[in-house]
Amino acid sequence: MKYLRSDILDAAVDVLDQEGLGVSTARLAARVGVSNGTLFNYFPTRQDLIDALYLHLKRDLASAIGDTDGSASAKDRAREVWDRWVAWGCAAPARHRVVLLLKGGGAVGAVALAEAAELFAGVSNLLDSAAREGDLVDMPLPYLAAVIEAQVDLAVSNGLRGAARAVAFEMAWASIASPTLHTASA
Amino acid sequence: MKYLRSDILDAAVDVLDQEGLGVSTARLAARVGVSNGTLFNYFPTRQDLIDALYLHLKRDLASAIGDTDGSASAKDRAREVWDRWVAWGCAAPARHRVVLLLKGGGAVGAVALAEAAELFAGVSNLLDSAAREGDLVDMPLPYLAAVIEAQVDLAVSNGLRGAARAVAFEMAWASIASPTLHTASA
Amino acid sequence: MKYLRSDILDAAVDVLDQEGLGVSTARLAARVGVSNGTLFNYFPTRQDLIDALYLHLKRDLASAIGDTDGSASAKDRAREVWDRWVAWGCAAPARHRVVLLLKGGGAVGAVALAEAAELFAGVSNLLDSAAREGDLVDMPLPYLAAVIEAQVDLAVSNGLRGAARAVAFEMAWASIASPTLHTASA
Amino acid sequence: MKYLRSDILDAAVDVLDQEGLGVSTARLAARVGVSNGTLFNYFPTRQDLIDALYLHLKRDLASAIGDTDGSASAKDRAREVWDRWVAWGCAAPARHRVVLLLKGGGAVGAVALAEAAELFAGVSNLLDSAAREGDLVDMPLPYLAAVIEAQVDLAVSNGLRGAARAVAFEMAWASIASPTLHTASA
DNA sequence: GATGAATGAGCCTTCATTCAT
DNA sequence: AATGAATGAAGGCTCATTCAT
Repeated sequence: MKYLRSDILDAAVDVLDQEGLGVSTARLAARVGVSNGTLFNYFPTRQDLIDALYLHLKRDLASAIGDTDGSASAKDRAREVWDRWVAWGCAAPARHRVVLLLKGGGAVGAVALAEAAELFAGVSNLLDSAAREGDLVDMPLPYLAAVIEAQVDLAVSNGLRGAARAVAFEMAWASIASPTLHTASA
Repeated sequence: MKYLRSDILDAAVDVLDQEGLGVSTARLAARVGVSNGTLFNYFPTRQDLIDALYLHLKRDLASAIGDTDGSASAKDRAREVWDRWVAWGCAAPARHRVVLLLKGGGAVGAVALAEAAELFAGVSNLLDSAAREGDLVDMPLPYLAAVIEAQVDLAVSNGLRGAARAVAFEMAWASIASPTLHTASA
Repeated sequence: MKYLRSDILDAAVDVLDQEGLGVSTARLAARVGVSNGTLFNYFPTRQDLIDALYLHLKRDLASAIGDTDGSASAKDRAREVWDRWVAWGCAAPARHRVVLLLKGGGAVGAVALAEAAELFAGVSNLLDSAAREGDLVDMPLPYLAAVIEAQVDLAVSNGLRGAARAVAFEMAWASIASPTLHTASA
Repeated sequence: MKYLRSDILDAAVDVLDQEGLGVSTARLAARVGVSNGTLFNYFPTRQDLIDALYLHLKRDLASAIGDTDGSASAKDRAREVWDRWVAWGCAAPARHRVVLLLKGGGAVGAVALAEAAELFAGVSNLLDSAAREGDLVDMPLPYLAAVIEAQVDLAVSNGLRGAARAVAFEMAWASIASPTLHTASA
């Protein structure tokens, strides 16, 4: 039988989600339906597998987000990203949980981490645009990005849909916008 | 030495921060300056140590936060909590990182997790008060709490001080308040 | 190697005989000529190994005893069993000593103990037959069985052969038979 | 408080009986009601404790058996020994079980074993007398002694009393006596 | 003499990784 | 390319023994 790296990675998502970061490669292989030896034909190292899994998921997310209408306002484009991102997470919560698990547990290597970050350059640019349009709080852009991302994660973790998802977006946006209110007290 | 128990916990903070969730008890003992066997005189199990460490840090934080002026407005009291919380984290960033590491990695036992949660009942009540005062977005309180906590974590992780810390609070508050804005678009 | 499992058991007999119940799995593995990890591919637990070893030896003994001529007298059949049993023990004294060591040290699990007991149902039946023929002392059959077994063990431990082995059988039989003598004094 | 070696030994009997040969010295000390350090003030080594315990019990048994009426017949004197021995075991079964446990598990050192054997020289002499009287099977005396001892152990383990205890003695005696029957078949 | 914290060697077990088939 | 037995380093934990108080 011919296994593809992505077959293994897809199966690994569920295993990690259900059994935690500590699963042994042996157990992982068993659940994937492959002999343990085979696993190492595809990923020479456990770390390689972890990194590949992380990138796999991040790439999947990035392509789900795609591009946004460059002519729309920053907020509208942000809303578009928000919806796709949250939709991606809600469609398969395990993927989302595993991404958090891998990053939170410090399991992902620095290289993979950096490579994944690049995939979201477009999203970062979006914040740059908004900043240029002048409606953002006066804080370092990476901080604002982190604030948004934290709320995306929460929206997904809570499986928000419909109106709730929209409100959550407004909450996120309110935290980085509303310059009047903020500068007043800063 | 009679204070060895807390000596171990203190050392564990640094070790876990520097070497990750995977550190061996042996390395930990070495860093404390005791033999590996001695560790187990104080914590019968690695899990016990982890749980104790988590509670140790959470208790420390809870007592650093203390009580708030019950006669002040919800926002003012929230601000007070915010400042103390962020100050606690910034004073010793390793403590904060380790708390996140322990929770994020799923390393803490359910019992310890629950026990720690109780310590922050007062903080939760604060949100209840605010809700009763009518200034909050119409979302489940736990969600709002999570949004705030996520931003506390970010403020600490970024070591925000002075004006930046204040702005970050306004950002957090803006995300859960400003009902007019939010309901308008919901 | 496919027969490694029994290779391990065979080696375990010698090691336990020479080094006692306390041998480490590491020493055992070394004697078999495999790495310590390999041991656990065959026996997930030290206890599993002990139980398997006990059953291995008991099964070996049971098959060495085989069946007896159902048409012979109880005593003749007992004699047959006796000879085969003692012969088995004398042929490889270590096996016999290890069986005693495992049982005497309380090392064998209850399940294995029960499973092994079943193998000797036929031998027990033999005493039933004798009892029905009416030549046994009036004591609980299990007690009589134990008296015989104790003497088998002694015969083996002393490596009795030839005439001595035969005399030892007569001794054993005399202890449970000779009703006249016994009832007289009971 | 002043502990006596024999206080510790007495307590150790129950502990070993209930928890097996594997009890840790710490647990033993706890159950005896002494700090673990104290244990080593009395017995420099675990082995010393085990050996002392074995000797303690054997001495106790030896003194319970005492001397026999030198003018009686060998069998009568054996009967006297038998009764006292079995009575000793039945009076406190734990002592008996522990003796068997210690010897069966190979836990007793050679020196202690030898020293204990000496205590029963009188009992051995009894067999010598019997042999001289000419009533014994023609087998090495130590073998006959072992056959008897095995049956004593069984009688005690089964808690035989009254008539049953007497029958058991006749069984034991029958196994080493009745020369006519035995020599016929030897 | 009693104590109990400290010790560190050693035990059982796990697991990422290798490699002959 | 797939397999799975073998490996051996490493981990968590136990416990007999020591020793300062």
